Amino acid sequence: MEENIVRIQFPDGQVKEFPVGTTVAKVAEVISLSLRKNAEAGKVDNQIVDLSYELNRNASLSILTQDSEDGIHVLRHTSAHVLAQAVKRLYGNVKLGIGPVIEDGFYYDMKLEQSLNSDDLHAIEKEMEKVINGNFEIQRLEVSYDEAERLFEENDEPYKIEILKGLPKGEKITLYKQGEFIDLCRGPHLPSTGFIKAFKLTRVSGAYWRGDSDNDVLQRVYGVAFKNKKDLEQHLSFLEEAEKRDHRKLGKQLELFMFSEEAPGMPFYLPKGQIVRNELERFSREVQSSAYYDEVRTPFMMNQELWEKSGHWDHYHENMYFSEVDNTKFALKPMNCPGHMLIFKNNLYSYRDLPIRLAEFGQVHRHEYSGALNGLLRVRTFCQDDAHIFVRENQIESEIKQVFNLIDQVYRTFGFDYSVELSTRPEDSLGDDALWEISETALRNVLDTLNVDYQLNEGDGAFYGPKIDFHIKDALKRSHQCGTIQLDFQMPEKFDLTYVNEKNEKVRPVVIHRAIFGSIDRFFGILIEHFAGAFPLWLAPVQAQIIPVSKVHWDYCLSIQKELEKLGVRVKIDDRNEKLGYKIREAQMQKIPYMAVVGDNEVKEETINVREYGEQRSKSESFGDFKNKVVQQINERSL
RNA sequence: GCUUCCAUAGCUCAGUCGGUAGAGCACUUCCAUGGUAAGGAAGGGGUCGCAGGUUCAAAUCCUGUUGGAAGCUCCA
Repeated sequence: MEENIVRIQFPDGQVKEFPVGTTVAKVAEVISLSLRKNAEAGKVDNQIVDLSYELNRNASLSILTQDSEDGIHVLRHTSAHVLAQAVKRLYGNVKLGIGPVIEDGFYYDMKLEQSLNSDDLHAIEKEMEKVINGNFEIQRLEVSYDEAERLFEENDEPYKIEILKGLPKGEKITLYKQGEFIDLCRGPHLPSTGFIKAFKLTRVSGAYWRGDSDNDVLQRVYGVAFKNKKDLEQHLSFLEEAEKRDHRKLGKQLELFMFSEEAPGMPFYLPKGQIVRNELERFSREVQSSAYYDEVRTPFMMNQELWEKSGHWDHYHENMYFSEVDNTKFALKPMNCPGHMLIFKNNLYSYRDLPIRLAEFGQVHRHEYSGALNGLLRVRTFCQDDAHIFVRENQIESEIKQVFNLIDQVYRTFGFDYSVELSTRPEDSLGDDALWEISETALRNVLDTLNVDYQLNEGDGAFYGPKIDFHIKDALKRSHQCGTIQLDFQMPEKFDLTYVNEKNEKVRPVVIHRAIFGSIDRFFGILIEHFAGAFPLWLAPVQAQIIPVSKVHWDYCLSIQKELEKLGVRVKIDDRNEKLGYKIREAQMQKIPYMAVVGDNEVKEETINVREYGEQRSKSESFGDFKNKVVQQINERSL
């Protein structure tokens, strides 16, 4: 009797008994009819299964609806199948690759004879609608390896056969069938295609079979799918917002930077963009100098021998730029470390001198693949706010803590939330076990004493030492890796760095690499998107635009401009012969923080009429008050 | 680097079936002297990314190339 019963535990802790072989769907039905209607799949002992799954042993079970992440996962997976089915219907000779779920959606890789473009996507969407409206039941089939092989040979699906060959022999192969479409798939899937309510194909691109550039190129169609239209709309408007904020577009509109064919991947900063960069550097200098960093500057180009010594030649030369002058080979620096090592070696240091903190706004060149370039976010030359800190072993922890606080201070100034990841010793690491132990412990201790939540990436550290990475979250909740703190035992070794300890012995220091912005260029790009081009006052290229109502007010405008400029405020007067509304519009489109309108009333009363960026209304205030407010906001770097 | 798509005035874009180019904004000049998101008029500006090819004729079709976008790959 016992053997005919399975005990099923539900998420709320309740246990119920069912006959052996009861399907998940049946269980859902027993719980409630509405649950049965909305059920998409089940989760048995943490494994997602179809509704048709038969319960044969005691287990925990939750019924997945579209309201759970897992349920949406299933929905997206089925969407991928529907996509493939639609493509097969529309185009002859389609060979299926794989169709997995990705963030927000899915894709399917397929080999087609013709190449798809965005117009084709609409046609495919239409066909997908037909499949969905057909509400085909999705059947799970279990077949033997041979049967599956025969089937895919009949269907002429070479990629599927290749996948099949990689599967463990002897195990049952699962296929999923909806209408005329059948696919090799682990599943699980929705009960029927009609469950898909909201999807959209987003783009098409090429992708190699199994991600290997030696293999065939397949066409990958991307789509997004959500539980309902509302979520889909929300996602699409998020994309729209992201597009509006695209730093490449805003960079052009606001005249911040440009690119030119003459130097692919290398940004040119226009006057307004350079102001922002300078402000970023100024801020960084202030913060660093109060943390006892010494700023240095090293050559852009150093001879090849140096890079051979540092190990960059071995590990990084494919990304480096070279040049030959006077029969000597030179390389443009891709990193600043070797230069800083040479500076350290220029002196004999006592243990009392450490830590030595060398900071540089170091312009580096790295040859990135042309396809990897992306505005300021991925470039071939950029400026790192780099620093190398030379410490004694027993200083590692306190120094890391100091760097951590520095980074926290900087990110908070921009209003960034951030998350932290700790990466530990990888397999192919170099260096002394004891040193690894000490430094990993140090990093952990810092994170623990500062009470920081962090993600641990076991084995993901650099081969020369463990590291802490900082990921900032921008206004659209997108995450960007920026800051990093890395310990390095290799560089001091390679450059034979030493300091003299209490016993007058030569001892090797440990090097801490650290960057806060990471790449100033990239950070700038992130800031543009984060603020949607409307920089906080201290960063704004033009902080206040003075707008005279007419020519007769120019003198007064000039006098207040002078006064503000004396205080370091960046002020422009729009003295063009245009109407007020026109000038207000221009200033708003340039996202200038303050617009100060000056007319008869203002001249008479020594006031200005101030309108802030993004506001519909303006208010009159005394020029003196405005001046003080602006200066204070700039000095405080308020947001 | 690979795949696909794209490249027309400073910017955003239109240009049908192959018949050597258009709009809006911006710019210049003139009129208007104005109170919070575009006042009016006139004018200048393009070897259609570059190099070949097909054709009586190429922005348009073909090949190559440069740059860009998306994705892949890479990121000691």
